[in-house]
Amino acid sequence: MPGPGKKRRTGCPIAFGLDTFGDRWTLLIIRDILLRDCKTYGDFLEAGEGIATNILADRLKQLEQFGIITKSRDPKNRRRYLYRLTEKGLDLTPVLLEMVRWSFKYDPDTIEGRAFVKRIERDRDGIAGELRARLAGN
Amino acid sequence: MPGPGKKRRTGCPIAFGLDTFGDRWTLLIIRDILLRDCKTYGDFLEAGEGIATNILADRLKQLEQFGIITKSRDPKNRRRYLYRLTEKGLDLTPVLLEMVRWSFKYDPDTIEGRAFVKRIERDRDGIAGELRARLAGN
DNA sequence: GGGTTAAATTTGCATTTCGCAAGTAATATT
DNA sequence: AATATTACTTGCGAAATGCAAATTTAACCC
Repeated sequence: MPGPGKKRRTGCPIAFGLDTFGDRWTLLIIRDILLRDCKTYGDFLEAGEGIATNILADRLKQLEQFGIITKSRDPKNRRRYLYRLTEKGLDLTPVLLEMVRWSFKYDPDTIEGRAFVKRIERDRDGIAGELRARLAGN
Repeated sequence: MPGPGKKRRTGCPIAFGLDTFGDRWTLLIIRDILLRDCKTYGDFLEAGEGIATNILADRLKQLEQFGIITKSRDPKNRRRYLYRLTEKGLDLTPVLLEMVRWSFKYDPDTIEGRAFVKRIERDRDGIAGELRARLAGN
């Protein structure tokens, strides 16, 4: 029951966003799905930067409740679940991309290609479309 | 000792962003400066959605250390300080604007004009420029 | 220049959340 | 039936948060 559950309800769109994903882990999970093809609980545990299992479970539940991801059994291996982004989750792509752009500019250690960053500036919608298309096939 | 001080250092730009402003309050402070003309400690206490004084003090210190805001005495009233965004802080504008756009779409209670949201989509750079210009005169 | 007020923190403490290690449940594999 | 995978849950100490009250620092007033 922790994390982004505190309702602020001021009507401010920034506050609403923070109520939804304003903690240290939620956006990383979304990043993992969007940019790293993570789909399962185990994927998140490995791909993330060391999220605790209880926190992960909690955030996945929360994201599902918020309608940002869906959870379904993997038909190919029924002991695992597949987590996928909904439309609402995919629509967070621009937020993520702007964060990439900012960090590229200010973090000397950021591991991100200049080419990709330049493309964000030129072709936001194209990138978003490609990501969407790539994830649609799951 | 709290807040966004946990270094993750994976080189991931999203993680870097979250290390900087990935908590429940930091972006609200930036919002207050950028969109609500807040400049002083007292302004933040009132304009925010009820941030505790110790948390506010801590976040301001942190933001200053990160080079996102500056702190200087108010020449007109030397017992107060003025907090202003640096270039690095102003460059977070696109992140904030995308959050506004997303919340406008998904939060029925969001108090934000459709016109402004439409303009974000058409004229990101224009808005960013205006905000920059408005704050420059301080 | 001493006393009062304003503004910005700091401190103390109860509550909540986090993070780690270990344990459990459900399905699949052999 | 026994073992292994995968996805969690639980318990507990440590850290962050939130609240109220106290403290600092620098005007302002006489």
